[in-house]
Amino acid sequence: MAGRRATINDVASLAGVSIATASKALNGRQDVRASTRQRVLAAAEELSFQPNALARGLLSGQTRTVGLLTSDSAGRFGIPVLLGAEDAFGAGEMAVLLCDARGDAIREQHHLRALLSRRVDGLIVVGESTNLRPSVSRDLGVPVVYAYGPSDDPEDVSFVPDDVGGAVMAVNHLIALGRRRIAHVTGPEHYKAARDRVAGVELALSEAGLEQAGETLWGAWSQRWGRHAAEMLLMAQPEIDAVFCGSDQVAAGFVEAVRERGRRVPDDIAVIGYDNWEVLSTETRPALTTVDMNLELLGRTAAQHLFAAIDGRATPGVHRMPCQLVIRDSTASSA
Amino acid sequence: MAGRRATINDVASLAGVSIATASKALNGRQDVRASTRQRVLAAAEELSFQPNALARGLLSGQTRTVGLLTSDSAGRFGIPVLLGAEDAFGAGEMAVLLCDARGDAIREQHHLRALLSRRVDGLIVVGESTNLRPSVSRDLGVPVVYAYGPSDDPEDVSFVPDDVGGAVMAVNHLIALGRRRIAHVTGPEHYKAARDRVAGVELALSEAGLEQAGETLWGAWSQRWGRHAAEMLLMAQPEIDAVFCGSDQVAAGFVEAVRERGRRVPDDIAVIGYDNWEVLSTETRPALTTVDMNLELLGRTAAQHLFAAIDGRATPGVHRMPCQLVIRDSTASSA
DNA sequence: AGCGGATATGTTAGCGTTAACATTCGGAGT
DNA sequence: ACTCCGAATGTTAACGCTAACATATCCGCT
Repeated sequence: MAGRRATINDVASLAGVSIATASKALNGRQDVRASTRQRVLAAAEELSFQPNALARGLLSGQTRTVGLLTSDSAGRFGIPVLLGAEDAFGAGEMAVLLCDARGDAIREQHHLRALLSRRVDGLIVVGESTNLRPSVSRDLGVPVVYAYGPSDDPEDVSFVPDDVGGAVMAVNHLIALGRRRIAHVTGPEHYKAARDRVAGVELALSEAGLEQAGETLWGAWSQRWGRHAAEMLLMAQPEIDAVFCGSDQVAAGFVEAVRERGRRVPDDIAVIGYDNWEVLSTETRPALTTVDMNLELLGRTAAQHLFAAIDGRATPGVHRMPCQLVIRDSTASSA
Repeated sequence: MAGRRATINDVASLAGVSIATASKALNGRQDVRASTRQRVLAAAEELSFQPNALARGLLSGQTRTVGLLTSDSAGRFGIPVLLGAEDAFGAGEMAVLLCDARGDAIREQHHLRALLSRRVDGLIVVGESTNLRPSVSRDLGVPVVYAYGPSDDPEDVSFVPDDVGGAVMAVNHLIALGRRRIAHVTGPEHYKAARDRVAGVELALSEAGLEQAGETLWGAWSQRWGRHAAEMLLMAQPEIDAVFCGSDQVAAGFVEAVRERGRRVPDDIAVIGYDNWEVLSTETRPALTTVDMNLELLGRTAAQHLFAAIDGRATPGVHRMPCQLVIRDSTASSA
């Protein structure tokens, strides 16, 4: 391994100039003769000099580093948001300090302290669900942006998927295909995501002057529940011609059970999922039409707004990011 | 937001002592009168003082920060390793700088430079496959540990799953269940993971004095390929009584096709997957027996060895981490 | 020749912290 | 009373870098 790292002092003395001149040359400032700059650059290259970001940060008060605090990065949704954010930051000169609190408030506090101590320029808090989460922004001293899981303080900046709009798109698509007896199967009621999607279903149906086929079926975010719901629904209301499921897992179970009952998807029953979790949505048969929340874009957008907030141009409030309908075979036109 | 952050200077003057005394009091050193320490601690609390990690790092030359360089964190395998590492670090006082090179060598170089400039104490490089990857350790000046994807330099420290051993366990389990006509369906041949698992199959079978049922079927890591392989295999060799699949995706497709052909899993054909990707392995019917590579543990172990390497106790070479067989219904005893 | 001004280079303070060393202050020992 | 010692506290120099300011050099102009 290498010995001591080269400092600007080493570069300066190798180039035969003062450290101030070396600094100017390295930072591309004007008042340096071209030949001198050449010499300094050559010396830096020779010593493979890397400016010490700590010293620079200490002086400037800016670390060009942001914290990414996630409650549950093991979860399905944190990851893409995280990637989008990392992408937006990494493209520039920012670095990302990753902290996973594992859903533990104590650990979160601990991480927050560590991040603050490292003088991050800003913070992105990634939620594990779209439910409101406690704000951490109070007296923090650095700008914070919330992604996926919004802060309970309306003065904070939050970015969340527009689940109501996503559900509206899904149901409108079914209506446009001529389906009229549309059922809805979703996850647990304590998820805001589930409630929002139900609201979207109601909105779209009432605008079209339709009645929902039966009550919303609340359950779990699992394939098992999807299969179970399908069996119940085919029994109780054999006349349905479309189902909007609150997640791809539910939808995958649903189509499987429908197939086994000898009904055809999409001919007899069109099915739409939610999340566009590709391992499920593209591998079921038929492949699932589904709503994509564009989580990477959401993460990227949150990161960009964090930049803005660091520059003092914050945009308070909850921002709803549009979803996108990905059409596949499970709603192929039955024409 | 808060104004300027409090420094140790503010704490010292509020407590009416010199900064040296304040520093000693805050760092729990001996030569401070108890009453003085109390006063300093109270002042620090009052100002919610957080020591500036930059200043500390500049002085000590240690940042208590490590870089986590991943080639493809979107991938299936990087994430758990990353989490395990984050876990091991986060438990202590270390922070993790996350960089995703997106498989781009230029970007990787860029990130490497940024990490070095931030004076990380060490580096974990997480691969996207178990194939050898180019070493980055040369002349880096900080210890590096490779996780999942090993370095091509045998002097480096690498941690990889023992895929040969994993496959041996899987096949031995099938043999123990009394199966004798065992086939193997796996992914693309350019994956070392696939080749290692094939080697494990051959090893276990020859030790038991058995012949493999037909040639290994190379394909893709997809459900589609699993279904296709099942159809081919049931046609060409209807006498097989067990299949070991190179991934859960392949296995999920396989069991689905077997069921559709009216053969029963596990009664007619026992099936084992690989990866223990829970959304697949627990949701297929029957749930899959599969090999778990313990990736979180692998990540955590890599992190712990990075600590050791930072302390100068490196452990060069490729370390193979044992896998674990997770037994579920797809190999339930046919007794 | 002497001066002003532009250009290039050097000197130094300071960012916040810690460690090494210096100083002060009581009290015990002679 | 004086020294000596240890405990408690204070002063200062780094760490590596940049920005503000100071100095040097050279040129053309009056």
